[in-house]
Amino acid sequence: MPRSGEATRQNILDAAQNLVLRHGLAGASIDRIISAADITKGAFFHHFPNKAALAEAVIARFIKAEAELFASICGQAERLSDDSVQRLLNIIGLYADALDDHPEVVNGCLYASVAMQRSEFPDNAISIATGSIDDATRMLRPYYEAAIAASPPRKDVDVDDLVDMFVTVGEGAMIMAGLRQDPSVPGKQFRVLKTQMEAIFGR
Amino acid sequence: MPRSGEATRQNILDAAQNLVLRHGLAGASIDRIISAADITKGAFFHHFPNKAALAEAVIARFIKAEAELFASICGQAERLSDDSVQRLLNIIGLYADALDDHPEVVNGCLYASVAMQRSEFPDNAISIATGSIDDATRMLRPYYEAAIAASPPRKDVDVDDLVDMFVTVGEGAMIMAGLRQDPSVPGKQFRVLKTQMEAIFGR
DNA sequence: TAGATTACAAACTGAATGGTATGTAATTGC
DNA sequence: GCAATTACATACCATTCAGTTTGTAATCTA
Repeated sequence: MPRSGEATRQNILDAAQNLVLRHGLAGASIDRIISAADITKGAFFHHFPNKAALAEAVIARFIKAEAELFASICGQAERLSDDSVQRLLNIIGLYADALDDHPEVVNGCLYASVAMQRSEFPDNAISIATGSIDDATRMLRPYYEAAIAASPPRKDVDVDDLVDMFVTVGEGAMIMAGLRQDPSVPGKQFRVLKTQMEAIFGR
Repeated sequence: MPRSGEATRQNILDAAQNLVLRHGLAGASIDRIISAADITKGAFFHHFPNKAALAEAVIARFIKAEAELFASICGQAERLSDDSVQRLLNIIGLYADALDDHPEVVNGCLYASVAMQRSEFPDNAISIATGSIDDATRMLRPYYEAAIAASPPRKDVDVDDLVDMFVTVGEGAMIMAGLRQDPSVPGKQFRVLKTQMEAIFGR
């Protein structure tokens, strides 16, 4: 094999992701991307056949990283406690901690980019993003079910909707962080969610 | 005065808002907008000096409508109950009801558009949007303070963060609705928030 | 009814867009 | 060390972009 182009490819993906988050997909023109990545158009089209393929690659890389963070946090929470309720609360708390002082959250989240510019993204990028949200909720659901089974809340609440609230808070907090240009928002909002869940479970 | 152009103006704003929500601001080209509004480029530039002015007008009209809905719901809640906690819960519940079966929520929210494509929007559009978020939280805060004063929660929680959760859930639920293409999400998520707040206040 | 003003319509312009065609230098197995 | 492959670079093309120019029909004032 000749010299690897992997570094260039990641460089392109980094530049593209930043520009998509700041300008939207249509606003992240190929000319802007190659300028930010400091490469030529030939290099770009060597790595990606077209802009749609780039969009798909950006989304795919992002959701893979998110899924890994998520799995890592769930694993940590399982090691931290045997109590189902405490486990769930720890997942929320650990996620809050993970979001703290990550200034890039003010640029938003690619899930939200896809949702807010649906018609600009290729169909497979949309499927990847929606599939990833479904994966996340499927991963979380058992923790919620176990906690509810161990400590049934006074008011009954739909489990699916309660699970969705996790992602809802994540996405909403990113929007708030972006509007206020305040990277501390997501961590704080997840801590509010934790407090609310403690109240739900009577702790 | 010659014939009014107000209908044309609103027509342009409607088309622009739909296209911005679906494609992003950069993806909502003037050609697409005038095609959707079925007018000519001359008509467009008669009403707006440039694209930035259009963006500002779209945002301004949107936040005005949102503020009116919000004020109306707060007024309703004040008439429905004298109990501070119940009043706050009613605001959340009424907002959930207002979001039910509004299929357009799957297209997202202009606040999120601004946050997610910050660099594409003109500065004054950004100020208008962020100012409007601040207005909303300032409007909500007294209801939260009164409820907390009347029924102090066991776990103490930062009032500002708790107030923010209202907007957070709204924005996050729109993202979820958009990803799933399910207009029922925002109503459901606000009802979960209501349940969580009931738990916080021990109801 | 004359003249001014408003509300558009249509054709156009230069710059930016996504994408292509073609050329070249570096790395590899043989 | 030589052919094949990979990883780019440069110049270019057709289309779309935001915005301009010019013209005209409708409406109001006087």
